[in-house]
Amino acid sequence: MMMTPAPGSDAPASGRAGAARRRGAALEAAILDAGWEELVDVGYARLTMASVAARARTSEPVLYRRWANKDQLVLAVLDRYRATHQVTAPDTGDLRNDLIGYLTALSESLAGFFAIVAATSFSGLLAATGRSPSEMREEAMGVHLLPQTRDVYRRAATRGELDPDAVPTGVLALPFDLVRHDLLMSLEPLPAERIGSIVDDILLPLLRAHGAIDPGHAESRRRR
Amino acid sequence: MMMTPAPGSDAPASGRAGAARRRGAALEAAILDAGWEELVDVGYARLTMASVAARARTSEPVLYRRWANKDQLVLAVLDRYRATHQVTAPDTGDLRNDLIGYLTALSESLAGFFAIVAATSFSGLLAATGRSPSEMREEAMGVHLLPQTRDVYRRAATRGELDPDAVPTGVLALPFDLVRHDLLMSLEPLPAERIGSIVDDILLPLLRAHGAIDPGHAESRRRR
DNA sequence: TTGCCAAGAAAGTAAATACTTTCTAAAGTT
DNA sequence: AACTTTAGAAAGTATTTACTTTCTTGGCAA
Repeated sequence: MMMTPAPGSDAPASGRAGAARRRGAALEAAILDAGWEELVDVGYARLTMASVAARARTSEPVLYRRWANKDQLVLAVLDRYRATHQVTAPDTGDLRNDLIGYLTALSESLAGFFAIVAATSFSGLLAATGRSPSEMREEAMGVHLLPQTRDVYRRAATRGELDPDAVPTGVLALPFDLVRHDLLMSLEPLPAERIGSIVDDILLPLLRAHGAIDPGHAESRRRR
Repeated sequence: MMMTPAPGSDAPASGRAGAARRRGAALEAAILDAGWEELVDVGYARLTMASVAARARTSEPVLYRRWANKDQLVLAVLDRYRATHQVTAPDTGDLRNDLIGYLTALSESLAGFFAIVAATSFSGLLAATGRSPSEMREEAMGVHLLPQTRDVYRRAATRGELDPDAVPTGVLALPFDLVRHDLLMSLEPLPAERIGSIVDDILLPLLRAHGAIDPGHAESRRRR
């Protein structure tokens, strides 16, 4: 006696009513996409072969036929994402427009990638704490130290050294953003020269360019 | 018949020969420190109650008496780290020194914290791939797109619009660093105004301040 | 010293999850 | 139409790990 497995047992598969069983490259791509979504949604720690298979509407053995384990799968997912998200720099014949075009493309392309870094980092904690993802990130990444940064500028303003209103806020945040950025990239304290360069080559000239610093103020002069 | 548990069974405990059983706050601090190390070493995904207990040379029940589960423990670990790593801004009476002092303190204090973000993100993958942590990070975070960025400047140099040698490399990298930073913080593509501000309020004035841009070149002028 | 509380050892339970096996039936090929 | 390949369903095993229980003994206070 042959029993077919309950024809109309449930919602069959994708959008199509019948079945349309995928194979080969198409199936593989669907799995990798599902893996990406899973990574973004629940993070590496909570991603399982079963969860990816379910999201891709396929079964675990299909995954294991292709990748030996979870790590191999995740690597393949990351590779695919990178391969399908190449950033190209436009050539407009003008530095400003080149930069804006490229930075925009970069930003859009990489946003998703970084999202998984964060999801992967904190998703495990989110569930337990009831914090929102953004709350968690802000807490972890130090937005809470903004009040401190304001102090530095306020004191300088009190001394008459600086006119904070003369520069866009992005400029004032700049050195802290750069330190945070370097930390995230290198995971080590910044060399003293780099901090010096941020202050002397970047921030102070910029404050001067915006006319926010008294050019005669000796101490704020760039050395050498 | 009472059997004492094999007196010299192995290395007893910490540095001290005897035993010196810790209690209360001291023990708790040791556990949280061990939790931190574990987080940095193996990441959230691979941190287990057992691994933390082992590293702290105590036993699982001791952890469970204090924290209901792994997430609670990790939260306590993060809290302790933050509590014991407060950054203070020095007051030197001078903006430049204030900034350098504060950025240095910030950098040293946060380096460890960000280390766990990365470890937590990628540790699972490291074992499988044989890649080093820094390789993994560079690959993931896009150092590989540096060649592209050089193109933008090289073309501008070819056109005679820019003299790249006139500015420190940190200045040229600046806009890309900022985009990467914002992405890491917000996980969303940057608003067009922010990109405009990076280029018009920050990079271009800076290039001009360093004398790297032809002031007469119309296209590279800041608007309004 | 006596007694209480907490640490630590050992062992155990239950659930999640990695990974496998077997079989059936689609998809694509000749 | 016959055949090969591989998707997908179902079920099973083995390991890991969360979390508990019990008991012994050390640290500390009255």
